[in-house]
Amino acid sequence: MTALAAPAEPEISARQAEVLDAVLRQLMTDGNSLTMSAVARRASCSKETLYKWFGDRDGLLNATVKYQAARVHVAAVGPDPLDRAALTARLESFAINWLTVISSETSLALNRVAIGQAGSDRSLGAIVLANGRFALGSRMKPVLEAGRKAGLLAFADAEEAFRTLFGLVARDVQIRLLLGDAPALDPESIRAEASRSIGQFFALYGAQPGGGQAAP
Amino acid sequence: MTALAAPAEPEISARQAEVLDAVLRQLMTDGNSLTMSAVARRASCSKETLYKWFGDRDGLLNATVKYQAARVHVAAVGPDPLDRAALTARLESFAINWLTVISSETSLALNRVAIGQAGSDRSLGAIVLANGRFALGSRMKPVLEAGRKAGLLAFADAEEAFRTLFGLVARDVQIRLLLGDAPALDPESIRAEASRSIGQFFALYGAQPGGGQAAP
DNA sequence: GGATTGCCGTAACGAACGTTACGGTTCGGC
DNA sequence: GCCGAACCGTAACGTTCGTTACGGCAATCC
Repeated sequence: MTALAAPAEPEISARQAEVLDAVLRQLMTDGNSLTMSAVARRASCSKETLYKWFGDRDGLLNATVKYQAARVHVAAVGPDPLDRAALTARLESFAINWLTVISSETSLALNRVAIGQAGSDRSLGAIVLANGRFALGSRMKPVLEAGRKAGLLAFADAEEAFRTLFGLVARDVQIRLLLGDAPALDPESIRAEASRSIGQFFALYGAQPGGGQAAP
Repeated sequence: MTALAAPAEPEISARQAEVLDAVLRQLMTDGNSLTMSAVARRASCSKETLYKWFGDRDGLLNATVKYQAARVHVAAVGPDPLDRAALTARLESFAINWLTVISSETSLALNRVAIGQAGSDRSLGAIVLANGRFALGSRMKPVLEAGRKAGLLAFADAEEAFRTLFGLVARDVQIRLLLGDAPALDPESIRAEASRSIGQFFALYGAQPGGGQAAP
């Protein structure tokens, strides 16, 4: 289930992108009741066009998820040599970005739709995972391994280290937001959360002072 | 939104409990398409009875969520004096229990329903949170504070410490499961995960060797 | 200039489903 | 035995919504 995405990009036109933006707005405002009529009304297009372009309702949802996922890509690897400060900055930047994404109404709406369908049809969930959690992992693991190579981190398995980093950053925020709870997440608290989580990550996986593996 | 639950228990009869079990089975097998007809068929009862007992579809869902939540209660506080081994055992027991719950099909189905409705109607989400995440926190915080009083843990805010513990235990497991991914979670790996997370928690908040706060 | 294409707005069809109503059956009380 | 209450199985009603079809309008091509 560690599937990749985007074997064949379907060539979204500008007008089609407008329609998908309308779908996102509709998801954010009206939640789950995403009807084709509401989308057509909000996008000022005809339902016939929706079906011609996207096939059916599932096709529209899939296109929307892929469309949104294609816009999240951020922060390429960067080949600069790593010192402790640069690694910290990169990890904190990752944490800030991730917290910002998972607390955005767009991401919440899409995750809610994908989770709501995961009982029967898990294709949306696979897309969301591939472009969220797994894309993040494959982008962060080289950073972690570069930190290890530079003698700043110590771990046996980069995947395991990333999963712990993931837990330290997200904690209970994502599940609470998904369930409708609203923890305060203004940019300042996001920065504070990122700083705390990266500090804790270094306490667990840092190699400098006494560092080493964590679990006894 | 840290609401309590159960001000007035609605007195579930045995037959009604059978019906709610049928709802849970229906949710687990057929996912989101939970129709009143399917519930009535599976529970061998009439739709008229469903409406007489639970009002409407939302009432049935609410009753089901509360019914399931009322069965999860585990592991009372226990007034035994804490040493390091007892605290570790209690924390690992918590972690095992929590991982087992969030990876059960029942919990997944209920969380999916509550999340799917959280866009428009977040009453289900509030119930799930109150009986899941928040019940856990209020049950664990005394343990953490007892550990601090015994000189085994060091933290400023028990809520913050618990949230970090939560993140260390759950990591990416819950969101992956909710989205339909299937990480291996047999009882042995759950035990291993629990042991690892509690070890990391002690590395961050343990007070014995050099311990103290984690973040710089 | 006329034909073709693409798209908008709206109406219409059909299936799924929540909700209600009704006849038949069982069971406890008198 | 008889009555009423509770409940089962099923039919029926009304709404919502996905999907399709149709008429009109603007732009493009010949």
